Amino acid sequence: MPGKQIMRLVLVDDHRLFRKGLISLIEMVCTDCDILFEADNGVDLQQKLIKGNEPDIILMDVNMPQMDGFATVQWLNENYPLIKILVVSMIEKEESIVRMLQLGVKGYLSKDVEPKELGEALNAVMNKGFYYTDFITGKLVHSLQNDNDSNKKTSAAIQSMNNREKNFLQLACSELTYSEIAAQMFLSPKTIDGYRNSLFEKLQVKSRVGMALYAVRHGLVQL
Amino acid sequence: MPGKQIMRLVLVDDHRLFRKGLISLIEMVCTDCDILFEADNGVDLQQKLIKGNEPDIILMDVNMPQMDGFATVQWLNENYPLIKILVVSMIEKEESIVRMLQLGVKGYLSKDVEPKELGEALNAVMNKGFYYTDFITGKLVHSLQNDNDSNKKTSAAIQSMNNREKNFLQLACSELTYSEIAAQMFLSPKTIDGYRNSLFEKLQVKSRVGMALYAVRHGLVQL
DNA sequence: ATTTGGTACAGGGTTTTTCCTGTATTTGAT
DNA sequence: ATCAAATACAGGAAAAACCCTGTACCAAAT
Repeated sequence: MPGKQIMRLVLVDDHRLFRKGLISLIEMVCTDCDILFEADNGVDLQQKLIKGNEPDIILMDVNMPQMDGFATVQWLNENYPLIKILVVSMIEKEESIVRMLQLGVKGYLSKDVEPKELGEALNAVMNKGFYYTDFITGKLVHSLQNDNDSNKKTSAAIQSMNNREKNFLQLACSELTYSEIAAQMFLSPKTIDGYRNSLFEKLQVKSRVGMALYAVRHGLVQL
Repeated sequence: MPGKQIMRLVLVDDHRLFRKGLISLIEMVCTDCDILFEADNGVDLQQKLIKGNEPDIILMDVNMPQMDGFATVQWLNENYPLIKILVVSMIEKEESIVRMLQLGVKGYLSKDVEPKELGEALNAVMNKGFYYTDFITGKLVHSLQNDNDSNKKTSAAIQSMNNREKNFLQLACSELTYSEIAAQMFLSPKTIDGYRNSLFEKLQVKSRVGMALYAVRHGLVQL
């Protein structure tokens, strides 16, 4: 009757030790939770999910091999829109948080919260449908006021690069001089000058170091 | 009287949830373990360690704010050389593993091992004094055959940097000019010239871009 | 007392980067 | 056919980065 119904959970995280630890914590903190299964990543989850036996909540990591948290949440939205997703990640980058919230996750916990808060979050998601801490709403508000563009600019910038510019960017993340890069690309140094100027403009940087760091930060070059 | 003596443990990891989970796993897998306390990072550990009441084993993460695993292990070697250290990290880079082994840690576990292995590792470290998996020895052997110098050079280079140089390196990973960096460090631009030259030599790079990339690759600056 | 090593700094020169303006060619759209 | 854009390129110059040599100071070692 009034009693809480049983909460059916699934965990998706590539670190076994963390997953097992989390399970053990959940069992301590949440008496009426049933853990259906665990998955290593999104692909693993896809295979283990069974129609008709869905969990209420999925606890999801962000960084995972094969299929990461973003891709997995998107897939869940399309295929299992009723499952509530609670992100548990050590990534606290505003960009990740905002992106996840845009995808409609019901909560976002940092891996360094108290176990108690985990229980509260689970209950809140189950009963209220969401659990957003001040930290998260803070990030969200900040992102709305402040950047509004920063995020958009980033993806716009990356998309606006053409292939030659991307190629140049890779080569610029090295100890080659622009003349040497020009030689490698069979172009005049003056053309390289043009690429640099256009990238400085697009990426909003002021120096080659800034450009290289931008590329690294946004995964445009492999380290 | 033959019975195992009680194993006294300390955990150092900045993720509370992971730490708590780990504790709960340890309690399941290891019946005669006593967890003395937990610490968020090296600095926290320094404050909580008490002479005369040292743990047998410290479970240590690598990536931590304020004072990371490497610095903490070094400090422990100097101040508590008898404490055995078991690294539990999700970093599987050969460089990190080798560096930690050079520092004399007694074992290195990936965060995605089975909880059972954690128990075995604890017992091995306690009784045999070490626990090295095939994965770890594999990495070690590979590093010995393969690079032989590259790794040594890297750690030698990183250790040979003094604080001012490290500080300068951080600032060089930005769009500041050397003059601006000099101003921020209250030094003459000519002194900065000297730092640059000495770092170019130590890190074996030829340009500021190369230096910045080196710093990023080796985690000397946070992105 | 002298040498050695580390640190801060200067003069002065070369190379590379950065920036501005301007031209020729091509291509797709109107 | 013409206009606009994107692309490859140049001249020229200022700023920054790079490099070498040399001095001055201090502290620790001999």
